Amino acid sequence: MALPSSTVENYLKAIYQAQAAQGGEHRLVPMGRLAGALGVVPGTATTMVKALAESGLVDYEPYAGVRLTAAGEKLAALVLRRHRLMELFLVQVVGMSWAEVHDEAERLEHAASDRLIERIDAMLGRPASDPHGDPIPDSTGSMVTPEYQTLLTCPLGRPVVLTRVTDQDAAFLRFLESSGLKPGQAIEVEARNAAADHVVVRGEGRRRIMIGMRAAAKLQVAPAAPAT
Amino acid sequence: MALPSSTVENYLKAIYQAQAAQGGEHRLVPMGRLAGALGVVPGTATTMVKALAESGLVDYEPYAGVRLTAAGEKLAALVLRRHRLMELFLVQVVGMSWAEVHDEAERLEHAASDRLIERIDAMLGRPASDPHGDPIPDSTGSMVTPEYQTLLTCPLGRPVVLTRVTDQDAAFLRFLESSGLKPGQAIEVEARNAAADHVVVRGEGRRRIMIGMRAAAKLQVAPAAPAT
DNA sequence: ATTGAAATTTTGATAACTCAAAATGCGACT
DNA sequence: AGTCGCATTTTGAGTTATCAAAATTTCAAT
Repeated sequence: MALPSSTVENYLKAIYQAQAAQGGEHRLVPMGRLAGALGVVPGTATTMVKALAESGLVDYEPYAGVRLTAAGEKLAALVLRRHRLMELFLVQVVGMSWAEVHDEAERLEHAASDRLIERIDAMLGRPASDPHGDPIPDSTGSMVTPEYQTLLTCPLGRPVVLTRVTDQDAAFLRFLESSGLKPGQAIEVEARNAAADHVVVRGEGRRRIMIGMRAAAKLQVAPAAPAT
Repeated sequence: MALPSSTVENYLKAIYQAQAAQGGEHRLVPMGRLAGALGVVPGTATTMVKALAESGLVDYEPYAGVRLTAAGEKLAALVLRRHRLMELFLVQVVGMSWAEVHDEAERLEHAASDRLIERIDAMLGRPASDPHGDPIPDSTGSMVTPEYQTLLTCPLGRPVVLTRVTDQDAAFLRFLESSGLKPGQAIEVEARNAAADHVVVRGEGRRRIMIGMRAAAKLQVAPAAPAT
């Protein structure tokens, strides 16, 4: 239990993210969803989750689902920290592309020592978020998760800044990159058309970009910071 | 067999290094030695080696030992490549100390993709050797291993350059670092005293350092390059 | 040759993780 | 309330890698 295996780390991370995706911090994650996220059959997830419950990392309610305990949540946050710092490091220092770092970090997060992670954190200036805009937990596992609006909910015709992209799919990220839609970019939602299922965005250099509503929901924005 | 597990990689690497340590490229590595290097009991090594032989990565002669096949040797060299590039990267880019990178690289070498390794290689300018002076195989797995003299065999009173340290022990490396004995350092062997079991070295700034003969054998040197 | 010590191999178990498929429980809908 | 369908759990088995300890082989020394 001192050193959780990378399998355990992956289960905790998946539960954490499923809980976050469900909104409710205390809502149970159903086994099917967890198994799907991890790419295993449901029976496997059941078995592992029972073992995690034994270790006190999760609460398990048969036929209902799982939820992280405080201990499990801390561990999960530290895995997320390693993952996100690693991603940012790969982009900023190694010069890898935004789209390809996810899988790489997925493996490195289990191999990097606390010492290395600390070095990276210091080197990057204790960053608050990774290249996707996901917040980076500190070394105690605590993290502030700002609430943003999405391209679907933000005001029209008002300058905003793209802050977070909640999808790690490489093809999607490559599309965003080629459209100049990366976190930090100043943009503006020009129009929404529910019937056509699209959103029209003014991007870099007032370039017009059309995005489906499902994709638009994955782009989070904050009101543009007032000019200095 | 497409993707060797990290256990397989470690066995291949250990066999490679044991073969190298024995000098003879075609000499068999006894099971006991291999098991010792990997920190497993001999029976475990026997079992694994038989599996490796099945995969065509090693030649196994019962009661005699193992030896890498051409395929195994290539794979081992690529593991070594990942390890050594990672070490150099951690020292030069991340700023970790010479003494602490070995264990870190030991884990990262199994997680880093070819893509990442290639990026690192390019970033470092296709280096020929790692921080310990160990040669780095190229991406095809081939490597030139220069033959050096050691502090025990090089001429006395002649300026030489420390080129390679054939020991990864952190405490030893920390001692060398504190003595200014890192690869690249210009030094000179002042005297050897077999009775006292020591070698006297002139180091940085003509500072005098005494080293036991066992340790001295691990420090390799080349004749000092003539001044430009 | 024989024997004895040391290395090696074999045997039987175990732990962690997984799947396939059978069994079971749960809730929704008539 | 009954039952149907789906999610979940259980069961049985397989894989990979490991150990402890018994059995075997080898080789050198008598």
